[in-house]
Amino acid sequence: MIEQWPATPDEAVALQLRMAPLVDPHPPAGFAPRTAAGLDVAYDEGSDRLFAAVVVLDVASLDPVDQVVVPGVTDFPYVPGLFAFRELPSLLTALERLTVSPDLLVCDGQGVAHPRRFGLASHLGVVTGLPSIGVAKTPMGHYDPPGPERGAWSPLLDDGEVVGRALRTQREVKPLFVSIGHRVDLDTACAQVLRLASRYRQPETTRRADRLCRDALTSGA
DNA sequence: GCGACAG
DNA sequence: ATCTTGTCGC
Repeated sequence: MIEQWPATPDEAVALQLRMAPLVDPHPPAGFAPRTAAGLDVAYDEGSDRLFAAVVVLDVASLDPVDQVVVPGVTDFPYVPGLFAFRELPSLLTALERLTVSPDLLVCDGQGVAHPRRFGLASHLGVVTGLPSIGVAKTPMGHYDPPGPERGAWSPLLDDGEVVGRALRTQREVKPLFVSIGHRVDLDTACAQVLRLASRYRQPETTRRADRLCRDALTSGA
């Protein structure tokens, strides 16, 4: 469906190496997202079935303007570094069914803070052409703890490069790991995450999407 | 060779 | 990701 979908981990790695150069680290001129989409997947343990959800929020009010949840399956096993190949197909299906095109994708996982600089957020961004950012709960890289205040951050390093930031979204709460996905810069990415994570550790986009696919799994599977 | 390793 | 009880705090 998408360009030659990989059948093996080796092919998946090769695809990432070919696509990584397509990441655009610059935001569109005058970029000021009015809507942001949260994406997440919930798995049915023991089977390969899942539900993928996308929720679009108005950035100013945090009110939902559209949402989609679809059932799906996954071929790939979970392999660190190849996580995107588990969720990408189903997430793309959900995105296609939106009635609005979000200005920004907020993904559950890494963007360029990845061994080959091409995590889920970058992959989704490049394939859709939409600006995207990665927000992970666990880092792929090293960092020194940022200060305790909301908004404090420290660089996330991998192989001697700054690939993202450890960003504290709530006082005294474990930081999130933000990296650019596609067509955004790191400052903008962090500013958006802080705006969306006004009350909890995770951005409201992620929380909404998480609830949507989890509820679908609980009731309809 | 061994450890690390998003969800 | 998912399995789980109690517990601390506003």
